[in-house]
Order: sequence, then C-alpha cells, then structure tokens
Amino acid sequence: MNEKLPPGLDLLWERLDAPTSEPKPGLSLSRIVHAAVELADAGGLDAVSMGRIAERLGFTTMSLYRHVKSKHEVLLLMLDAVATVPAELDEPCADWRLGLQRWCRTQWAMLHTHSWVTHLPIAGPPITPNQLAWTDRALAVLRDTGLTERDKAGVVLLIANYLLSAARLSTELGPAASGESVAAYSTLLGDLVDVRRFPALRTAIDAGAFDYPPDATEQERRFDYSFGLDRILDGVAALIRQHAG
Amino acid sequence: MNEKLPPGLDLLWERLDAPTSEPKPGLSLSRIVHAAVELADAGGLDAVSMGRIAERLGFTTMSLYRHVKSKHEVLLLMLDAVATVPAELDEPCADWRLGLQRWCRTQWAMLHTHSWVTHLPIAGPPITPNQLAWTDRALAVLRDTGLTERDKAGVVLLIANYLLSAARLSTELGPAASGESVAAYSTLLGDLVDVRRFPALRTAIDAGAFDYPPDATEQERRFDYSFGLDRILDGVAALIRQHAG
DNA sequence: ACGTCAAGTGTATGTCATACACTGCATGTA
DNA sequence: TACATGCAGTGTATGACATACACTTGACGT
Repeated sequence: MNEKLPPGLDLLWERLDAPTSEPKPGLSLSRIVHAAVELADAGGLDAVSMGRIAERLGFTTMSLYRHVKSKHEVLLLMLDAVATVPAELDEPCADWRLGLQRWCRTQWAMLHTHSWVTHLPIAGPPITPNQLAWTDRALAVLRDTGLTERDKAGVVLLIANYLLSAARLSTELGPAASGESVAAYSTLLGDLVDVRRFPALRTAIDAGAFDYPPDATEQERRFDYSFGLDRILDGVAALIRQHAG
Repeated sequence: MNEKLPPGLDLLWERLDAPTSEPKPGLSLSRIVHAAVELADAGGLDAVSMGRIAERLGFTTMSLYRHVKSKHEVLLLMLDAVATVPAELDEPCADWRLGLQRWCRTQWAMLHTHSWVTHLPIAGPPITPNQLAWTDRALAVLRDTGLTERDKAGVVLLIANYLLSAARLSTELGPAASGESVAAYSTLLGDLVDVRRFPALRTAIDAGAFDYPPDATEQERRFDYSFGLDRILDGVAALIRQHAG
C-alpha cells in the first residue's frame, strides 16, 4: 500500500499510527496537532497559525516544519485528531434508523465541540483514518437493510454532508446564546423582503416560518438538525422498502 | 428598513439596486465585482485578491476601498452577482417534485459554472437578494403542498444545503475530466482500508460501491446529485402525505 | 476665485506561510 | 578516542496579502 498517497496523507496513515512509546521532550507530531486543536477550539480556525502553534509549544515557527510538510497537513491532522469515533458506536444496533440517529447525535456533538471543523477548507470525500471509521460505522448500521453497497455508500455520504452543513449553519447562527441570532435573522428578513419581488418568501415570513415562539425552551430555539434528518431518513426508508418489495 | 444591517450587507441591498445609468469611466462597484468574478472563474477563490482585482482594472489596490469596505464584502457581492435566478424558474410548475428538480438542475448548473461559490467562507442562512430570490422560487414550488410554511422553509434549506455540498464534492472530485478522480479515490480506498479496522467499509469497497463500471458513459461517471436528491424528495413526499392524511 | 468633496494614489504596517542556510548535539563507526 | 553523519531546532529573508492613513488632484457649486 501507500506507494503514491496524495500529498499530506502519508502522515495520517503512517507516522501517527505508531503510538510513540513514552513522552519524550521536544516537539512531536501529536504535540503540534494538540496545540493546533487547542488554538482552534479557543479562537476558531483563524487563530491557527504556524507561528502561534510554535509559540504555544515554546519553539520557533520553523521548527514545526521538521515534523510537518505544510499547514494544510496540520489541518488534515487536526481533523483526524478530533474525529475519533466513540466506542458507543461499535455496539450493533438492530434498527437501522435508530442506529443512524445515534450516529448523527454523536457526530453532532463532536461537530459542536470543535465547530471549526465545519470551516475547514477540506472538501473531498472522507479520506483520513477517523473519517473512514465514521463511514464504516454508518455502513455497518445499514448492513441488513437489503440495500446495495453502492446505495449504502450514497446514503452515508448524504447524511454526513447534511450533518456538516447543518452544523455549520448551527454554529453560524448562534455559537453559544443561540435563539437570539435566529430571531435577528428573522427580523432582518422581515425588513428586507419585498412582497413583489419575493411573494412566496414574504408569505413564509408572515406566517412566522422563521420565528420561534417567544416562550420556546432553549432546546427549541437552538437550530435543530432533526427536521432535515427525519426527511432524509424517510427517504432512505422508502428506498429500503422499494428494494425489499 | 435597513436601519441596522449586518456589516457588508448594505451594499447589496442599496447601492447595487440602482442600475447606475450609463457606463461612466472610472471604477464602480459592478466593475469591481465583475473583475473579481472573472478572476475566480479563471483561477478559483485564491486568485481573488484586492491587488489583482485592481490590477485587472488598471487601478491601484487601495482605490477599491473607495467602493467597498472590505474584501469580505467583495465576496458577498460576487456571490450575489453570480446567483441570478433564471427566468425559467418564474414559470409555475404544477408538480412540486418536478418543480424542485428543475430548481436543482438550474442551481446545479450555476454552481458548476462558478465552482468557487462552494468554497466561499460564507456559512450563514441565505441573505443576499439573489439568494433570497432562489429561496422564494423554491417556496413558490411548494405552495400548494399543504405543508406548513415552517416545514416548507425547512425543506428548502435542506435541499439548498444538499446541493451546495454535492457541488463542492463534485468539483473537488473532478473539475473537468471527472470519473478519473473517482477511480483514483476508489483505488486509494482499496489500498488503505484494513478489514479489521473497517469491516463494513471493506465490504462496500469489495462490492464495488466506489467503482464505476469501465464502460460507463461520461454522464454516469460524473458525480451525480440525483441519488441524494431523490432520497430527500421521497422524504418530502412522505411529509406531504402525512400532512394530507 | 474659493471652498468642498469625491476619486484615486502611495506609503507603511502587521500577519502570514514558507524557502534556505545554519548550528549544535547525539550517536555510530574506525 | 577521533571523526563523520544526520537530525532537531534556529534565524533570517522573501513575497503575498489586507488594510490603515495621509495625501493629491480635479470637478463642481457658490
């Protein structure tokens, strides 16, 4: 294997696999990635610069390049470091729908703990070990649905993409306070939208489609992925039925 | 209206609305945006810098700031400039499903003509005039489905997000030649994935879930949004049925 | 003729990734 | 013990970038 990995991937699949025995002094890949993740957790992706990573570790900027080929590689490693699959997902689940919901709940939590993940300039299909682990768990849930493997893969891709979009939107709307920004958006829309130009949108706004009831709990005010997920899962259920029948 | 627009939005809703009479010499908002879009079309988002925009127009970098508050504003304007809604979508469509498919086909074309759109660091809900116009057309298609306005909005958001993810993936996989990179990905996966760590994924790979038949037409090899869309639309259909029943 | 203002310029600053040449140390070999 | 080798970390330099700020210039209204 690995004769010709795309640039930056070799680190993921080779060097990080070794559990690096006991912690030695000095720089190391995992230390770099750790520091970078801390920076991103605290200040978002913009806070991650080679200089700041090095500073936090007490080394010079250029020392990082002994361990890493480029910043892009650091970002890939950050993604993989953060995307570990909790053991919970190894337990089999009889009902595929419940299984996928569990999978989404877990990933949703991860995406909110490290919301910068949704802003990574990494667009391709899953490729890091932990990304593939997530994919694997989702495929496992679909094992006995009777779908073709290709359809299973399509379903997993669909759901993973949806979750990522939803998480991005969710963190954008309200990093912490939630609700409030949704209300702000609603007000903004109400002000901007002209009936003649956007009749259908105007109708939706006037019907309160973008409002939240003022007495909603915080849970209800927070952007929720379940509406979209339920639609998708209904669609998957239809596909499964169709395969069976 | 517009007493307190978020930063950068005032330009979209005010200054650009005026059709600026006849073309005068000198810089102008639309000229800047035009140049920026050309740069992005040719070289991707990375090719867009204030310096290069100005250079292309024969002005100095700083002259742009007479017309624009920040680069972020340029990006917003680029998005809006490119996201015009074709008149085709104004024609009513009796069947909501066909209507949404037409909507997606149209938007998909736009996203591929300007693939940098999928990489814009703009995550929020639709907010520019043309984004809202797209939203409006999609809501119009759903008018007589019996869904609540809130559900309609949710469906539109779901589909728009899906299309954006799919377009990003599609352009990432194969900007032009397509197919080839999918094959490369498939091969890569086959090499990397270990049965013990990723049993379900291994099964999918071995079943050819990530391959394309060697005799597939180019159309078949190109990443296709229709699988995911069909699932989503099936889910929406279920929701509509449920509302009706 | 004069004041005002808008458009465009020029220069400077700070941040960034990263190339490249260097140093000092530890380790293995003759 | 002497020496070579190579790795880890350093320092300096470059070029791209966004943008602050002070400036010029020319048109236009009074």
